[in-house]
Amino acid sequence: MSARIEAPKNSEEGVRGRFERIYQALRTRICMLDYAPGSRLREEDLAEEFGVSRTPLRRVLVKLEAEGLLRSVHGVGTIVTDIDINELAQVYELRIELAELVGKLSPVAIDAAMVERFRDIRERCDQMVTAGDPREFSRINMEFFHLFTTLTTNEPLRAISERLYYQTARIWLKTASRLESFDELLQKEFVTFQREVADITEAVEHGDLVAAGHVRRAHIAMSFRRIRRASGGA
Amino acid sequence: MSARIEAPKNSEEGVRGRFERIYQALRTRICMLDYAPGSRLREEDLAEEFGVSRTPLRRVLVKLEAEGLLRSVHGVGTIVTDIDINELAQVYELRIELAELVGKLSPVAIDAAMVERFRDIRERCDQMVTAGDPREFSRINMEFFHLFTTLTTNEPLRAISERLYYQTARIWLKTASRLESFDELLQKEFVTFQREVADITEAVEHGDLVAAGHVRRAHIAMSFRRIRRASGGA
DNA sequence: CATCATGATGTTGTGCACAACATAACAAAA
DNA sequence: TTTTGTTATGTTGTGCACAACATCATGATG
Repeated sequence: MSARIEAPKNSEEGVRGRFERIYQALRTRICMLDYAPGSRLREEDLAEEFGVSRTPLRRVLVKLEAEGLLRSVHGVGTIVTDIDINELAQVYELRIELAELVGKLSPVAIDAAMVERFRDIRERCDQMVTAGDPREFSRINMEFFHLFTTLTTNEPLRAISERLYYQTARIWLKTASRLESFDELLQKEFVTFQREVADITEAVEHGDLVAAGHVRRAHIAMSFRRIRRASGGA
Repeated sequence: MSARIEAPKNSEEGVRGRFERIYQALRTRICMLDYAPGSRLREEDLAEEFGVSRTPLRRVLVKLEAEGLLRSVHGVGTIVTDIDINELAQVYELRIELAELVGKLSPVAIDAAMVERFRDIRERCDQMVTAGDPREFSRINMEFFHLFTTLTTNEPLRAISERLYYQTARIWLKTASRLESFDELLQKEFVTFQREVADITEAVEHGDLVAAGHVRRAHIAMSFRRIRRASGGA
C-alpha cells in the first residue's frame, strides 16, 4: 500500500471548498439585504458569476432553500424569502434557549487567545459606536455571533445556532431601514450591542461561560422585543 | 384573471411529495439498519428503484448527507456513515435539553384526540413487551418520538429535534444486535420504554407538558448511559 | 518474492439540451 | 370596456452523456 499523500490540492480548492465558498457568499448577500426579500434570482446568472454550471450551483440553492432563505418555484424563479417578525417569533424563542446552552454544554477552556479575540471585537465595537452605519453594525454583529458560538465545543449546537441565526439575521436590517427616526434608533441599538459585547467579554475574562450565556440570552430576547415594537407588531 | 383552481394534482403526487417520499424511505432504511453502516449505495440503482433519474435522486442524497446519514465520495460511492456512541455524545447532550424545551416552548392545547393518540401508543407498547422484536421496538420508538414532538407548536424546535433524533436512532439497534445477552437486555429496554410511554401519557392526560418534557429528558439521558455502557464505552 | 507502474473498471460530479410549468402580452369577442 | 382564450417568453426540473476520480487487477521489473 502506497503512503498516504497529504495533497492539499496545491493552489486549487477542492470541490467541497468551492461549495462552501458559493454557499457562504450567497448567504451573506441574502442576510445583508444585497438580495432584497422577494427578489428573484436567476440560476444561470449566478452560475456564470461563480464560474460553474447550473448543476453544482443548484446544490447550493437546495441547501439555502432547506435553511429557509430561498424558495425555488418551478417555472417562476428562485425567490428570496420574505420575512416577518411575527413568523420569526418561534425561531427567536428557540435562539434564546440555545444561547444559554452555549454557556452550559461542553464549554471550551478559555485561554489568552480567546480573551484577546473578544477584546478585539469589543474595541472595534467601541469605534463603531462613534461612526458606524447599519451595514457595519450587521457585519460586526455577525462576527460576534460566530465568536460567541466558539465558547462551546458542542458541534451540533454550534451548527444549529448558526442556522437559526441566519434565519433571523436579516430582520434587523430590514426593520431598521424602514424606520423614520433612523439615527436615533440606530444609536440606541449600537449602545445596547456595545454593552452586550462588553458584558460577555468580561464574563469570558473571568471564565464564567454560564454568565456569558445568560447575558446573551437576555440580549437576544430584548432585541426581539425591540424589533417587534419597531415594526408595530402585536 | 381566472379563478384559482385548488387542483390537488388529482391522483398524482407533486414534485415536492415525491422528494419527501424518497427522502423518508431512505432515511427509514438507514435508521432501521436495512442499509448497514459503512455499506455502499449506488445512485443509479436507487434512481431505478424509485422510478426517477439520478438528478432528482441526488437532491435527496445531498440532504441526507447534510444530515450526516450519508457521505458521497467522488469516484468511490455513496457510503452510509458509521456511528459511534462516543461521537454521538454531543448530540445526546443536546437532545436532552431540547426534550425539556418541547414541554416549555409553545405547548399545544391538549384535546381528547391528542390524549387518545398517546393512549393508543401506550397500548401497543404494552402488547410489544410480551412479544416483540428489536425492529418492532425501533419502529414504535420512532413513532412515539414523532408523537412527542407534536406537543410543541414550535416548528423550528420540532424540525431540529427530528434531525437530531435520526442522527442517533441507529445506535440502539446497532448496539443491541452486537450484544451477547440479547434477550435479557432487550426485555429491560422494553420495560423501561414502557414506563416512559406510560409516564408521559399520564402527564399528557393531566395537561402537564412540562412534566412530560422532564420525563422525556430523563429517559433520553438514561438511554444514552445504557448504550454507552453496553458498548463498553469510557 | 516483493514492489511499483499501468491499464481496466466502476462510481460520483458536471455540463448541456430539452421538458414542464407559470406568467405576461396580446388579440378577439361579448 | 371588460373578459376570455391563446400565444410568446422566460424559468426551474429532468434526463443523459461524458469528465474526474478512486480502486482493483495485471504484469513488468528489481
